[in-house]
Amino acid sequence: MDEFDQPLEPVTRGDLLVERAYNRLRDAILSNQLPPGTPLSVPEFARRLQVSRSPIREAVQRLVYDGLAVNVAHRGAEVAGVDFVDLQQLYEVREVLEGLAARLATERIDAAGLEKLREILDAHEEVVHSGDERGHIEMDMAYHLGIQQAAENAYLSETLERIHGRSHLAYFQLWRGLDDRRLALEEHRRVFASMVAGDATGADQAARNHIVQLRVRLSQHRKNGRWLRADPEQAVAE
Amino acid sequence: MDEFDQPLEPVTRGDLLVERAYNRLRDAILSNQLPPGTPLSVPEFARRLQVSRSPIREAVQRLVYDGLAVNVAHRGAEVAGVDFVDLQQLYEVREVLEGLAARLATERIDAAGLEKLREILDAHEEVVHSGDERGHIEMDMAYHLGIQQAAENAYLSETLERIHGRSHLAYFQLWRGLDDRRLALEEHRRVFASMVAGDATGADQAARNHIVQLRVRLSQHRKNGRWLRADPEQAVAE
DNA sequence: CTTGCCGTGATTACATGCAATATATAGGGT
DNA sequence: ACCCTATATATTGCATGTAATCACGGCAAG
Repeated sequence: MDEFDQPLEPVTRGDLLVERAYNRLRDAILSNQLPPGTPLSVPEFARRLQVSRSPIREAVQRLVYDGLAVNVAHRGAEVAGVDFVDLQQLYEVREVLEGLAARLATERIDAAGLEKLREILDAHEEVVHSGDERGHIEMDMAYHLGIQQAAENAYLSETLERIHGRSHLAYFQLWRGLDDRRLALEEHRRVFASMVAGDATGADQAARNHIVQLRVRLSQHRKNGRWLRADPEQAVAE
Repeated sequence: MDEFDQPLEPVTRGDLLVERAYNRLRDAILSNQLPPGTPLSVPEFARRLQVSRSPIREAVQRLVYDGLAVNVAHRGAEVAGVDFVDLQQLYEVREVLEGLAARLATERIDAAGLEKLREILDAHEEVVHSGDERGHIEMDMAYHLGIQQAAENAYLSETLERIHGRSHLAYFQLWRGLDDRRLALEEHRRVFASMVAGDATGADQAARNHIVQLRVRLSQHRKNGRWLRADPEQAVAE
């Protein structure tokens, strides 16, 4: 089952081993193949990925820097988790940054960029209809990425990237059982409408509102019970 | 009450070689002892700091991650520089984040926190009067740190920390010869006044305005000529 | 049943070896 | 004088060795 028992990309063509290890681990964490709490033992992954400990160690440290893993004292690193408070704080920051991104994007995007966003939204519509959750996540990311690129601000992109990673971590933990795909898509469309109209302030507010709504839904979802009920079955999914 | 609910000595073991190397290099970069462009050769610093290459390598990678250094192809890392465009982008992000910090701080700060900020501002007044530039920088940082702490948002602090580091890099390159200490202090006081009045929106706007003014002054300073004139004396300091 | 002790095993942090590779330097040919 | 080539040098990226440290589980004692 674990693709971690296969060597790291047999073909040596690709770049650094660190990069490959990092990407592999990151993908595994964000897709919940390595759920929060999973120990990230450097020697173990070195064995399983058939490389030495050096690149693995570096990759794990990068994950820690990204906030996707945490160092626990003398027991190695483990995949980070997010609780309700974490996510609220994350969204406070994300709110203003997404707003900024939408505003800058509105000011700087060109026709081709708008067209790309439109296509993404249409594709998103498709997958929401068909109920394809994997596709939904991808289109959601593609949309945010499109806005980031249009905003043309390297630091903003970098910062949002980090925050999105952390936010994504919460997906499998905190949003389980909630389907807000349609709502999310509608909110994206509202931002897009403002962008098309060249209304930067409107786009800013719409984007911020999107995050605010996420926060509201999160709170409701939490109240509704489907929530971290201790941790009866943790390692069940597998 | 119970300080027994917190772990004893959380994580911060400062006696790690990586930490020490990282702090040393970071301080040297931010104080311009290692100006932009200086090569960060791992073997060389290992020799000079009398440790092996491992902790140095890791420290340098962290600097790269912080944006204080850049990897240049097959020639090692070097201290990063900031140009006008970089700084403008940095300020775009910083504007909304400082605004957010001020807003959250206004909502969450207590009497003791306000008192601490007032003391910082008074001390800042002192050093601005006496023309102590080093003290000015310190008080400026202390003020921003005080607001961050009051805002009680770990991600916001983390993100602002990174951005402040990068911004600070520009200090010796781009602000040379400009004295805006008094203006900066006045703008800080305006934010503080809104905080005391409990006016979160006002604090938000005042903080954003502070960054906007920085940007304006930067543009004027640039027009006024005192600006990156090539790089006549570079490796003088040592 | 609880408490304390102790060995086992695993992990980290750091040191060092080594091949591949790119840059700079010196030298020879035109 | 100029260009092209061969050599020297320094760097990285990865592999591996090693001591110190600490968590965990079992087991004995209260």
